[in-house]
Amino acid sequence: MHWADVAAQSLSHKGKKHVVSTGITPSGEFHIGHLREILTGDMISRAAQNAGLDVDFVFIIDSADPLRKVYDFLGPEYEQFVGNQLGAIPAPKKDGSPDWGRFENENWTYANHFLEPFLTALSEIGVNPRLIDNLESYRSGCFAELSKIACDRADEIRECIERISSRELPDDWFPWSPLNSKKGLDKVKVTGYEYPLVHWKDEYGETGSSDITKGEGKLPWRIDWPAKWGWIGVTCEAFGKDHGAAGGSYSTGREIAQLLGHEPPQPLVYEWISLKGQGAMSSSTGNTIGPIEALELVPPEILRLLIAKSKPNKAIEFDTGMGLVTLADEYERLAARDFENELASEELSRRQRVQVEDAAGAMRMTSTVSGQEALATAVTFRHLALLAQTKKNDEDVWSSLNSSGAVESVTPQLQDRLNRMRHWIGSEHFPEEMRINILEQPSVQMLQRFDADEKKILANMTAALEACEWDAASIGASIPQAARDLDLSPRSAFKVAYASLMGTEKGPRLAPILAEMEKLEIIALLHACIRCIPD
RNA sequence: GGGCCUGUAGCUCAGUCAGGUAGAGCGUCGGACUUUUAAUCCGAUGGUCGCGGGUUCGAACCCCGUCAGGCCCGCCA
Repeated sequence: MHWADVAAQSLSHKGKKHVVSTGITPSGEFHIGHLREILTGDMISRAAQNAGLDVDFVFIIDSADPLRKVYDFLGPEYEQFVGNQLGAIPAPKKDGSPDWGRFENENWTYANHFLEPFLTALSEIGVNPRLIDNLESYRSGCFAELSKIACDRADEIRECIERISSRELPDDWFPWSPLNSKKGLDKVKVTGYEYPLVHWKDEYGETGSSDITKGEGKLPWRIDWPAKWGWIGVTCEAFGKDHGAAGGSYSTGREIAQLLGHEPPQPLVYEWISLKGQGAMSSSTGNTIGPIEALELVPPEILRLLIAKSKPNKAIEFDTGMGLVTLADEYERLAARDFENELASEELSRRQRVQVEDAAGAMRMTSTVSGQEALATAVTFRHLALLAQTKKNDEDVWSSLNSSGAVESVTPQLQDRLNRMRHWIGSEHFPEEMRINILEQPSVQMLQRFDADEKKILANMTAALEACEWDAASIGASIPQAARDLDLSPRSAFKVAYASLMGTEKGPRLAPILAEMEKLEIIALLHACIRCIPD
């Protein structure tokens, strides 16, 4: 069974109505690591729906969290906002300075700024959660009741956190962080509590009172989280391994939830996504690939497959080079399979059956529209990469696919894929290995290996190409003919051609590539090859 | 110091919860096809299940220990 179906099955034992929750702090640019959070939730929801459950899938935007520090992409003006809530400060402009204009006129906040492109990407990926703005929720009183319980039972909560996380809380710790005189959450001492007011004194010597029912502050993270479960009614949540460790925030959260009067949700801990060869993704080091950037390279189904095919507890290495080709081609292969038919076979061993089921389950999760079949385009990424590089305009790509019988008509899906492919080829991520490279100088190393027959073929081929019309068909005919004239296999002619023109053992279809090149340059290269072959 | 996760074929991983003949995909190799060769089809190859003990008729799976990598116990998806 696919991991999402396993989670759904376990939920089904607990009831029919469920709220699957996800949450992210919009502190900087979103990256594909965040995509795992939201897609894991999305896939559990989808599986639960398939299992006949009534599911509400929510995405909590942690806009009540404070700005931790002035990140590299922020200007020095942000110093004044450190400790202030992300949903209550202006967004950075391109140069890193605060955009006061939009903040004052449209209430365009820091949180909005980073959230918006992510939401655009999500809708393209087919994820449509109900959005809950955390700061808004505090302000409108959603947390009021649970905040009261937390403050009333401050000692029990303190005991719980100290015991489970084995860390000592300061004497003046209180389960409510009030906003100070500058609307910041840092370095505020709680001096008293009389519901609904929490009295405080800040680092500037100012004093005041924070109404816990009106969002004049927030619950600290370890309480904020279980409180959310409570008022939203969360029954299932996937979260990163950082929260999942023993003594981590889920450990304390599940007990605090009970203190607050409700059951904790069913947890699912997932591993992180790293960028191949560069370690974990991190907004602050700039070591990121955004969901938008990823979508420029591959279609949403393939991004979904990346998450769907790995069990949550497996770390994923995202590779924007060859790994992407492999992933995309894997998608095509899977999409072309007939799982039902395979499963109908009696000969499958138990293990084989499980593997087929998992693959089928993963594919169910890849469609951007729940319930829709995954579509195979019948064109592999490899092949498309080749065509995109050799054919300058799209029409030529389609006619090539048409004549080879691979594709009957151009679907929007195919056009879309070609657009992304062209983008990828133009980007730094496109693997050199896939790039078509016609040599400028002969590869002496390759040519030295030629035997007598191959030398003859080279001479023959050079003459044939020199004489032929410079179009794909004629070139394609001339190359194997150069070997046939000598009673040698066409295969050897291509071997000679690849060695001479590309310096490789084998390669992509040569004729269309050569047709796109200047005839004179190719002929010159071949002559140069002949000259540098030792006798 | 305490805890969590991971370790299975060259690579990516299933299989561990409910012990019963080591499984996929990719790669590699071979063959077929030949106006193609990063294509397609067919076939083959491949593992002391990190290591050492224990329990058992039987262990990749359960128990104990150990090694290696990653992570958590401030903040982070």
